[in-house]
Amino acid sequence: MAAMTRWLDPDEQRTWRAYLTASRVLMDTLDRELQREAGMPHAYYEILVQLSEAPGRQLRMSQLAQAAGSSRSRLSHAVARLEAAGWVRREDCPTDRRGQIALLTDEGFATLAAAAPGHVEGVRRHLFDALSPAQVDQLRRISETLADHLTGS
Amino acid sequence: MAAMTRWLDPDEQRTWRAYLTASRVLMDTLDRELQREAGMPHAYYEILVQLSEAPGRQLRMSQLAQAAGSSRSRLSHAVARLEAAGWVRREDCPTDRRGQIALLTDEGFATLAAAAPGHVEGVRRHLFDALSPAQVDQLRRISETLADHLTGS
DNA sequence: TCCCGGTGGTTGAATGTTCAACTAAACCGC
DNA sequence: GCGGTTTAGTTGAACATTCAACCACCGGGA
Repeated sequence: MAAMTRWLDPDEQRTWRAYLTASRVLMDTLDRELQREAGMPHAYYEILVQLSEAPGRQLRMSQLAQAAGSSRSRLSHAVARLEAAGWVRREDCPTDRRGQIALLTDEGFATLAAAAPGHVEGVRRHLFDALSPAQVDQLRRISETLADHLTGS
Repeated sequence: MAAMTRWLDPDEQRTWRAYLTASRVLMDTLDRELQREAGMPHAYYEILVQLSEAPGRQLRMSQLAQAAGSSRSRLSHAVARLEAAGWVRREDCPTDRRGQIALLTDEGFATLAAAAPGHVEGVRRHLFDALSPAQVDQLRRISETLADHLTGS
């Protein structure tokens, strides 16, 4: 049996459209800035950030995929590129012969350190500067609720 | 001279991370659902939606790109695919010989009509069901503020 | 020990997206 | 109506992502 579709009311429509537009433009803008200033897309930047914050600047591929919000396949391809750029190195995992460890090279760290100020400035200018402190708080709660809801189900 | 970087404080960090995660997971989820159920990515769905709401179910390529939040190049490629699928047709613009008009075919409209209930249900389940009415309102204001800020600058 | 389901990771092909270069036509000033 | 500039749209190549298939290894049980 086909249940009735719960359509969006005008307010929800408007919210959904506004959200779509805003998030798309925001990410496009940051992505373009990062590509121009650091020569890498935002997804690659995320990978370097996660590695830089991990103990020993290294992570198992699976954990890195998890942390960076990447599929395993996507990460494999991405790390291959990052390795070719000299920013990441792969090593065999000593405790699990299936495993691979990705580790951030000094060069990768330097590249990240050079890119970070510009990127943070972009996030501030395009996101935080536009919102009141109360809205920032609301956005945090909404995002955390949403993330829980999505990963929980 | 190099200005001091205005780094993110811990609250902002947390907000930014939560936002990144939530929006990525949300869009990934909806994209996968749409791909599975309708055989097209969300960006293509958006194009069909915009055409379906335009008078005469048709739009100039540039306006369509604007409405769907696509670059002109991206739209060209996308419409080529949609045309091959039989969902969109191209026609010459009578008033501007450079122009092309994209128009939604009956088949495209039928495909959209078939995909819409499932997609809307997904948006509701993954987004609106998780938020209180107050949060939905907050999200709308935040998104509209943000969109204004980004397109205004 | 042998098998077998599950996990870790890679690969290639198909698909999307971006970027820069390009054609053609409209617009504008003279 | 000529010449330069802008606008509309397409194209191909490089790059990124997805999907399904795959191999290798782990762990647990008969």
